[in-house]
Amino acid sequence: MSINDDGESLKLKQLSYFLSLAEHGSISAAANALNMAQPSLSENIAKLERKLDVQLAIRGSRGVQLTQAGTLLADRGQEILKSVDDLVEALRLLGSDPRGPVSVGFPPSLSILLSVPLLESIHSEYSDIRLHVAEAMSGDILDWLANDRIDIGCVYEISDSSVYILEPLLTEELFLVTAPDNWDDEFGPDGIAKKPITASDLQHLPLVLTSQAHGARKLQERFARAEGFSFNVTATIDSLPHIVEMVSRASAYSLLSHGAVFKQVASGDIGLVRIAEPSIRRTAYLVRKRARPVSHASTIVEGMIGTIIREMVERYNIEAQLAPRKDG
Amino acid sequence: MSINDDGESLKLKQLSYFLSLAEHGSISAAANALNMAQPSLSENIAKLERKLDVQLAIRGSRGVQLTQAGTLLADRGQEILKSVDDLVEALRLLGSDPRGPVSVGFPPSLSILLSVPLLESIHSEYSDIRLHVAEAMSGDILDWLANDRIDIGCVYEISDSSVYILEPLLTEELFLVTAPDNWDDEFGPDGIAKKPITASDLQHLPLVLTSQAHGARKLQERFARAEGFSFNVTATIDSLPHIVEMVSRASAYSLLSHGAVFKQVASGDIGLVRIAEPSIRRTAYLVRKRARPVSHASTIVEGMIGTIIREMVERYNIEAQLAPRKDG
DNA sequence: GAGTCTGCATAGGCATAGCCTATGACAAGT
DNA sequence: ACTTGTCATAGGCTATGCCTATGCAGACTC
Repeated sequence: MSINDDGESLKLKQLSYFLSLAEHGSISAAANALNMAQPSLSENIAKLERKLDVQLAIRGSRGVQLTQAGTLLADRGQEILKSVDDLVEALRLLGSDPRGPVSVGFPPSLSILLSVPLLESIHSEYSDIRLHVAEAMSGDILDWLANDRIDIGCVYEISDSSVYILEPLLTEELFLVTAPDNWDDEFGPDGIAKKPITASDLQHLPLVLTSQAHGARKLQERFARAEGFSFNVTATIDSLPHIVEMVSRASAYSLLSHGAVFKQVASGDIGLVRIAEPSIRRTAYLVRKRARPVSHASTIVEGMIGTIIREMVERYNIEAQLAPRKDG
Repeated sequence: MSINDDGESLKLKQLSYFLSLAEHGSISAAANALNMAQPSLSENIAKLERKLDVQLAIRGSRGVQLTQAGTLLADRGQEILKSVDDLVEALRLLGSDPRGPVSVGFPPSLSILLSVPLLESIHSEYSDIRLHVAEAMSGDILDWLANDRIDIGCVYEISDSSVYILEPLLTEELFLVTAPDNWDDEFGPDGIAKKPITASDLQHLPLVLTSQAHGARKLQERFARAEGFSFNVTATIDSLPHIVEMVSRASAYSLLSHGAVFKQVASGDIGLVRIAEPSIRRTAYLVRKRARPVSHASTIVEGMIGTIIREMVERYNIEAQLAPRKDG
């Protein structure tokens, strides 16, 4: 480090001091306008000159006269200070009221649960946020994240955590879903059959599932393989409502989370049968791309998603373990 | 003063800290790159966020992710820091080597004494200063100053000191100048006649003077009025060389300072006769316009003018009182 | 799932930057 | 010569800014 390494760098404070000096033409007057003592300003200007290694003002007994360097500093410094002010203003605005577009991608089973309440809550509480909700399979959602088509995604499978930032949302259990008439058991007020079944009981039931493209189906197949059998898949439909309709018409059974059919369970159109020893569980993660800047509005939406999930789980007694709440 | 008036303003230091954070993606890495402790940087970033009232980065366990506000700050901040650096660079350059144009205006009697040595000295010692010397009457020099045609002027009469900044240069005495043959007295080695004359002795001598437009002539007339007579002006010429030539041809006398004719005095072509009781004195001032910024080169030239005057006065034993030297 | 690693936050201590009051020097105007 | 306005210097006090040490939480490993 050099011996004469006086001050580290130019300070905006001193710059504004100097602008005041340039405006008032005398150190005393400027100090007065700045509500500070004259010697302090005097010292600051001197320090500035030492730092820049230039004489900025010629001291006289009737005030000071700016040098060429001084006028340059005053002119350019004013621009700089203005652009700093503008920047600060812009930042405060960004931070103050959340606004602007936010796009979220849900897989179908979460979309059923969240989309409408989320849209409604955001619209009523943050009318300046323009929220767009899209529904797709986990894989597509990750693609959308990668291509910056959405800000926030929900997925079930964890992927590369060096590109994405994950936050666990909730862990769901997959139930055998059936039309109540189509099952030889009583259903409690929570819509769940009294007697759970075991994995092996699944193996001969006619099931309607999604295609292999869906993460849910992959999970289900993994489960079956681990248990040493394969499902009796009578139909493959990549549409949750259609699956639900088939189930409620007693045309087949399926494997779904409580959240995916919570309305039908609540209305008694569909019953849940717990699969025990082992159960099929999956965890939903909230995902965002690491490289993508996070808008304030987007943060609000994330928080709202958590809130909505808690509300829905509580209101409908949905079987799921919530992830620990992030405070904010 | 408000309660939550936390920090006074944004600091460039903190801005550069944040840029490093944006670049490195983690507080630890950035602190390392900045050669500072991690907690210090952590604290600084937090302070910045408090000051701006915006979250700039979302802390994770694997570094930080910038928010929208953070990226904005990083982008615009970089521009600002660059423009500050450019400004500092420009200022250092302005201060380092004096260069560029400087215009000086002298009245004839000082121009005779100073112009050539000044031009030569500046050219040899500061080759990057482009010095222009102009010669005119005091009144015109003040006009030139007012119109920014010259940076520095020399005048004899003081004028409005709220517009101009004055610095006394030297006080000269006006002598009766004559061809040595045309005067009944011995002249010493300094070119001055042994016997002084009194003011009243002037009154019948045929004089060649400048017109009333010149400050010198006004001074002379004031002197005569104060002494209760008027000059016998046989010719009016607004050209110092022509006056000198007439005097040296013994066609007339004149009233000039030693400096105006120092060469002719040194060569013995002209002699000086001191006017005593009272003497005629005038002070030359160095003048610059208060509102006009002073270039470094201009400061150098001012200093050089003082140096040259001292040199000339000493070398030629010119009769004049020097103003106190300004150190520099 | 326990242990380790990595990264951020908090706490307390020390040096110094920054501002103040008091005072001195100097030029300009009375 | 005296007063007034200006800038500079000196000494003291407070708050800032950085440091080390330590705590805490998520993420990777076996």
